[in-house]
Amino acid sequence: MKIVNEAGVDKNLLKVPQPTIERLSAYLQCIRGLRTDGTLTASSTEIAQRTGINAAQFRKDLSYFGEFGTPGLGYDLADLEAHISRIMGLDEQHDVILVGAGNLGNALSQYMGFEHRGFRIVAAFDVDAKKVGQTMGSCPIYHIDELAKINAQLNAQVGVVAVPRTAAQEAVDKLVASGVQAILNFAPVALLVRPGIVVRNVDLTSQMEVLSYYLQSK
Amino acid sequence: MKIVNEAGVDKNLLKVPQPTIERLSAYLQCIRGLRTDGTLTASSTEIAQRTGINAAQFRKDLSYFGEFGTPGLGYDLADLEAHISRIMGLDEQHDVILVGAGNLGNALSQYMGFEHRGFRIVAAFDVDAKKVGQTMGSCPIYHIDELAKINAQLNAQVGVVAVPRTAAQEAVDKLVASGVQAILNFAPVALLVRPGIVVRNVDLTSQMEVLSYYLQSK
DNA sequence: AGAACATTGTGAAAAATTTCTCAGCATTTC
DNA sequence: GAAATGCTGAGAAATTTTTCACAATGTTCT
Repeated sequence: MKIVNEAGVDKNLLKVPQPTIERLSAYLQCIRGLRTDGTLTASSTEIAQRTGINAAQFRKDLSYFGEFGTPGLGYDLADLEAHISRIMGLDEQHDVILVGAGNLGNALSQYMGFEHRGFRIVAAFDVDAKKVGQTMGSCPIYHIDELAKINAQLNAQVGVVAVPRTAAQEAVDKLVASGVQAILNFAPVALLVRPGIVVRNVDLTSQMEVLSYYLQSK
Repeated sequence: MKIVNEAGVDKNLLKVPQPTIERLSAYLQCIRGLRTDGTLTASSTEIAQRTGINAAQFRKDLSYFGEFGTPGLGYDLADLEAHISRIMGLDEQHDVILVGAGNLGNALSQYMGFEHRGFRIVAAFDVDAKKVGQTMGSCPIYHIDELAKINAQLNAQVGVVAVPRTAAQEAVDKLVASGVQAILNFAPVALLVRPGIVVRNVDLTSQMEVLSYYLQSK
């Protein structure tokens, strides 16, 4: 029988705070590191120290999804990694489309080169006729106008936008039109997408500006 | 006379929420866009719509720093841009040290190439003897062991870490030792720094994992 | 087997952040 | 010049997120 709270709502459907999701990824990183060092178990306090996050926060974050620890002992790291991976959908392979085969696109394709933890770039797109037909890392570069046609075959759900600011919205529109559901955007613009499409911005300029603020306020 | 609140605290020293600082950067981006289009003034509602942020939030964010609008009219964009830039310390030039002259480092130096909005990469460092002595964009590549010596001259306060995970902590330690106060970290690790040093993480893996979660939870 | 111990999971309290609301004030209109 | 309008700034309310505190529980030691 399913566990329900007083309101009769399935506990697993309780809204999970966005910050929790982001921390989950940090925990994962920490757990992987510990396991690489040969550690088998850890307490919430140990993980908290290493991630700089409060131990109660860690336990609360996990509590949105179930019970994964053993009182008196802590958490089995192999087990916990598997669970968090599952929660985050990392047990499935994600095919990624990259738009923009410039410097940044190239660095990204290198970085995520060969199936980096469940993500694999399956195709790159650009407007530059000189790049079309070539390959970047192991994946072919197509003209952006072919995006719809090619993703009808590939069915990738994730897109990465690494084009200049002025081309970003158009790139996103084409990605969404081709069926992409989630987008990582490196261009420094606020993108407009229809509800249901997930966008995350990785804006270098913005990051530097925030650094600048804290630098100054000392 | 200075404005003080009930507690007798200088109003300008009231703690500003971190999310506010991050949004300030988004407003700036929006304002720049509007000004490029020739727009002279805008209301909080207009800026809110374009950034996807609540209008009251926008006004509240600004209120931590002063009064910049005109009732009935809105905000003078040139004026507002100048004020926010000032608040974020963008009226001063920041010299940046880049550690890691690989793919990513290269893309970054290209991106921030020629004094990108107040930031200028003044030197790059790497361990690879083949790279040392060459230049990346317009800046020289030195061996990482020379960091302390060279930054004693340059006095850069901002560092960018674009090295593999395993080398990141060491790179950070050297940056901090050389006097760097703020660090933008691209390596997927939690870095340890002494209090007072500002670190921001731009973790591609983490971003992708968060996307994956939202992709799955639909 | 029982006592001592370590650590989880969670309800409740506290803190932080966002959103609402509206008085007050420039600007424009009549 | 008075009235209407549009929009700001900020106190108050609502919401979200974090932190606290402790009962419950598995483990280890004697």
